[in-house]
Amino acid sequence: MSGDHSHNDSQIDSGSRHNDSHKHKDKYKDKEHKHKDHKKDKEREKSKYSNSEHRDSSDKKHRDKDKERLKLKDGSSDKQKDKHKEKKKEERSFDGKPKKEKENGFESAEFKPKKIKTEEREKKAKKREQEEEDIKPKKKTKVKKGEAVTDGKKKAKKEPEEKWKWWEEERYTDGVKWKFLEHKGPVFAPPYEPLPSNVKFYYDGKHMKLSPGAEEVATFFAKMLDHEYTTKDVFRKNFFKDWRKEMTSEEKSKLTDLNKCDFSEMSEYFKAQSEARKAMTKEEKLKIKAENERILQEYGFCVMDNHKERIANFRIEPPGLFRGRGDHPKMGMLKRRIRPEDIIINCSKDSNHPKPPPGTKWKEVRHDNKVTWLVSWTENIQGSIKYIMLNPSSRIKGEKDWQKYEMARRLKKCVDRIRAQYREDWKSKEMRIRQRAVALYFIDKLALRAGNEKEEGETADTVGCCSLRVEHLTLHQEMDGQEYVVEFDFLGKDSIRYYNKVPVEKRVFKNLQLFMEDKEPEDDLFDRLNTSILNKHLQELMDGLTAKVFRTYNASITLQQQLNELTTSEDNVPAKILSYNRANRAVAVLCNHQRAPPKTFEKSMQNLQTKIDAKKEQLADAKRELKSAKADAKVRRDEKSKKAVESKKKAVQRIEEQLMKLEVQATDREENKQIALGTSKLNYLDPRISVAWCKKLGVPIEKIYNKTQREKFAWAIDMAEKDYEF
DNA sequence: AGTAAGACTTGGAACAATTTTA
DNA sequence: TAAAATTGTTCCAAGTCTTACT
Repeated sequence: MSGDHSHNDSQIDSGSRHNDSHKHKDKYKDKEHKHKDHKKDKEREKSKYSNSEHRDSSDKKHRDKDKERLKLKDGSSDKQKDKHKEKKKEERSFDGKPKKEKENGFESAEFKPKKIKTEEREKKAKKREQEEEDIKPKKKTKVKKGEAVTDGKKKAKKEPEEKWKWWEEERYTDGVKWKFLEHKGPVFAPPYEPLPSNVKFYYDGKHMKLSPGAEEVATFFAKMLDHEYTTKDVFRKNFFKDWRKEMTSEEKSKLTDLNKCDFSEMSEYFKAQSEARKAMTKEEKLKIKAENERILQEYGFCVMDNHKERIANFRIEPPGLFRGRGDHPKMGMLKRRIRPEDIIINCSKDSNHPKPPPGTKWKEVRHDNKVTWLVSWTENIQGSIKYIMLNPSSRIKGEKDWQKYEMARRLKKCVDRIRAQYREDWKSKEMRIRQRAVALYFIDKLALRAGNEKEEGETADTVGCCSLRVEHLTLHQEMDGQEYVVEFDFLGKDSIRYYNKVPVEKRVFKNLQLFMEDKEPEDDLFDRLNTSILNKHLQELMDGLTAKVFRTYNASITLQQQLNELTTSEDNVPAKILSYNRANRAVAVLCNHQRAPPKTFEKSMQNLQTKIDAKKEQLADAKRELKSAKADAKVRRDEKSKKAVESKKKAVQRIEEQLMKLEVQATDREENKQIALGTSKLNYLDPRISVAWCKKLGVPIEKIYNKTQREKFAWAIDMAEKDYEF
């Protein structure tokens, strides 16, 4: 501590530090789980009411509603105004009325949708809706082959030819998420089909016929037999406990030891089934595909306000055994079957309400337009709520996503100030402020997650920044020629290991020593801090700021910097893409997005190398040929041999290019072995950076984003120009 | 202030579809 | 043209953060 001049560390008010450091342990509570009832596997018929019919009536209605929506932006009747002050400011800058964006000067041009006349817009929408009823899109010919097959039915609604540009429209400014919502409810998991009688279960070597309820749960286990986790103690214990609950009393008294259960015939049966599925004829496969398409058309879309939108997960999760990730205390527990009676439907009052399957009832139908979900139910493992929501391509998700990046860009404008502030706070005489400042430094520098407290025993033991424990870091005064190195080693989200050795500022180092003084390994590092305190502080530094904004900001700014550094316009397209992937990778490394190396990794690298070698040889051949052609041309001096030289030259060039491409591919793949790019691409990188980069360097957007991604980022693709700057 | 519920984003793996290779 | 490799999609768990409550 000698080097810390400004304050004497011992003066720090550390209060009852030691006492609360076990707070995360103190509140163990066993959550009551709702009782389960999986025995009622009822046959269900899908209710089939005419699509076009209910649309007609509703269309008019929600067109009117949309007008209301537009009016809302003036928002004078907002009763929640005071409470949501901050939000309102944010959203106002959003909706093209930037005038009162006084305070931080954070208003951003990109956030303002271009204004278009409302009547005009309505007309357009109307036209589109009509078209969509009866004609196929003509221009969009690039359509997927798969769908053409299913065109038989007249009902199938076609995509509007012109995609709706929601980003050019006004947004809701209060908590309202929609004015009109209509959908058909969820698709339930298919009912349990009992095993054929020749597939037997044995207990202690003896055949035993199980009751349907017990049999179903047994099949869940049988299907997982190849997985390592069925050998884990916790898994087996949890499974057996829950399985017994499904048994008849007779079964319960007989089946007392899981080790004596023989599921192998079941397991074989399911393997055979999946083989059979693979071996199906083309026709059979097509039939299944068509049926899936039909279900998608019927249940996969909803009407929200004026528009038909894709639903993300319209199927209810089927029953099965909970696996969880990492060392989860609940692994193996039975995830119960969800029935209509468990389901809460959310839709607008004046819509056609979804009908429960015949003979059943919904738990509840509500009309809450302050939320975005269509369907919810309570899951029995953690007692948490699951939702059916819209696809990322939908307006409601897209707006939120856009907003997220705008928030990150606002942080960009004041991050220097905030950094200066927390560095200053490292010297504070208050312990809680120092802790807050060091934690924030980690969140900023290392892109750590906030780290909410978790209930012990309910989940795997993982941590984020605020929940770090003393045992998760080791301090090295000096290491590998660097001073003040902190070695992190902990399990983060999804039990992914975070391991990193980071040189830090001396003052941070000293602070960490102080925080760790007199603590046990399992004590909290930041005993005077939690996410709610931290976020409250961030809120004061910038309107709307929370811990996760730093991840978004640092990810996006890193991508932009890396792209600037790595790419030249002279490069060819494959080289540019390699650079893009490298920039993307830098972000993934920052965010610690790891994956298990693909099982086929080694082999696929080998294959590539073989290809490269072959290509090299081919190149050598081509060069030889070129040489001899040249010699030949020198002697003969006629047109024909000159031409031959030219074509050989071309060949060499072509092969060189191919070789280059292969080598680039190999590099890319090798570097990507343990890195997962998907998450950062989808959730952290402002898509407008990528779009602008593509436009600037003449890289087709398809090389960077696949179809789904282009749908999700349609707003960015449409609005970002080549000079966009994050 | 602390806690629980609720809503929504983020995450890697499993699975399915498509493309490439032998 | 099957099967291997690769890419795209779905699945559903696990986070973050806000809100309601006491």
